[in-house]
Amino acid sequence: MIEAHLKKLRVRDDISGEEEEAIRSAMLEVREVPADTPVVRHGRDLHESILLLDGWMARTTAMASGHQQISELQFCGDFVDLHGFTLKRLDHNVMAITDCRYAVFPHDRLRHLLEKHPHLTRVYWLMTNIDAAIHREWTVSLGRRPAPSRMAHLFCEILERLRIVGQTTGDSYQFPLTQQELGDCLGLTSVHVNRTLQSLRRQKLIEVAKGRVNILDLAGLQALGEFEDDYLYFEKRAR
Amino acid sequence: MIEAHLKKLRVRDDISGEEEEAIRSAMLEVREVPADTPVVRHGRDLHESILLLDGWMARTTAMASGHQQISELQFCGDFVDLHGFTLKRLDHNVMAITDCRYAVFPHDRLRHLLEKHPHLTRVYWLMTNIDAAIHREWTVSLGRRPAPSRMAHLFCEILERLRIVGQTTGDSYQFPLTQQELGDCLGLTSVHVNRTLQSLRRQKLIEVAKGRVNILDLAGLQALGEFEDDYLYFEKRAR
DNA sequence: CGCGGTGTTGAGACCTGTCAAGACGTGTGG
DNA sequence: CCACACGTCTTGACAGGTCTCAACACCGCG
Repeated sequence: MIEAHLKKLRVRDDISGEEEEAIRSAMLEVREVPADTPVVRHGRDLHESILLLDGWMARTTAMASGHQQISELQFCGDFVDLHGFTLKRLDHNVMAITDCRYAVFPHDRLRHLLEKHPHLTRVYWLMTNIDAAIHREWTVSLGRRPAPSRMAHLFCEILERLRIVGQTTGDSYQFPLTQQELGDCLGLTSVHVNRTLQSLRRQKLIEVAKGRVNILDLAGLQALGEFEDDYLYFEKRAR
Repeated sequence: MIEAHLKKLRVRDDISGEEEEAIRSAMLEVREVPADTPVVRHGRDLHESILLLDGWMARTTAMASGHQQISELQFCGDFVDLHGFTLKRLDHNVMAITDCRYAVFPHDRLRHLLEKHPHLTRVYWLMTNIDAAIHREWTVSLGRRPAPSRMAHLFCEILERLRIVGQTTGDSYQFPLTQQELGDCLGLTSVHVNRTLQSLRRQKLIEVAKGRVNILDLAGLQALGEFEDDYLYFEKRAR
């Protein structure tokens, strides 16, 4: 059930059996939502946090112009609104991109869990800090990389993040985003996303077909996107 | 000394006298650096975190192209690499924009402090989550707002963040950034920053002169930037 | 007094957006 | 089974925002 989540934690630090058990027992229940459903609405008071078990979600912000910006993608094993545990309300929405299953952790149980396990507190704090690092990297992309490089970087990030939870086969993964949604991540229009994708295809860097991305030349794609995975903190250290 | 910092915390939650004393006693020493000095270099192992007492700092990422992107500005009272407490190394640099004074908090003292005060842990966790919210807002700006709106939004953010630590007079504040550095925040070239500034001046929204920004029409500037301060979480709640 | 950093201005190029139309695929209802 | 509607993908023509390159003004400082 939450194996992917534990895998994600254990990439960064050791989690004891006792801690694992404590996490499991803080979970209240599992829920499901269909695609294109808001899961957390911005501004609402929060009393629980949700852990994504299956599917993709996205943090979205709607603009007055009718456009929207996606500030992060969330995959299986991600605690999508763990920051809500301290913020108590979010500044953005969380939308289900695909059909999703998620586990619910009430804040009072989290609080009890974390007061009893200071080490787990630091590990979860770390996880929200890694989200912030991802945000910074997107800021750099949006601010300073041209469209093809920006897109290459995103495909690399998704690959590595899915890889550690076992959701890739080689350099290939399921990719449920429409070109419009991809544009919402990259700050581009869907028309330009379409042309940029064609350019990456022509350069033999990737194949995109039927909801699947296949990276043909990972080194080339990483070079184009100036991708380095250090901001994902894939390293086990005492936290 | 760290009054501005306490003010910042107390905007978000109550901090008891005992907690305040504990924070004070976790501080090791005060250091100074001149302008344009790196204070934290990306990738280095960290054993302490620093609290800015005076001056401006910026999180910077250098690109292969020679450009750089600033992902956040830091002011008096900000714990500039508190996230380093769990990350153990940063993915970006922290540069002193102006001459700066800062207080040093060794990680072992922080750890001791926070294990003893779970409530403080949540408050500091909150502070790093607010940094992440600022990053998300910049992502939205860079992705979906045109240059004038982006710039307006940034001037509004700086105003509100400086206001809560008492660094504003009315709608005006000291502004030490060069147009180049401002462009590094906004993902623009200094040439375009110059023209955009002129446009804001012509619209009678701001005056910029001699290292000072004076906002003439705050409502107008907020409207242009679609600025809402909810992402700064200026609200006291039990955390 | 000269120098380097910063701010300003102009001309032209390029990247990305807008608008519009058509192709394609999938699900639904008749 | 067909007809149709709808969302998504694709393509073209054109517009506009931002960048690049270059030159010059200004100013503080050694």
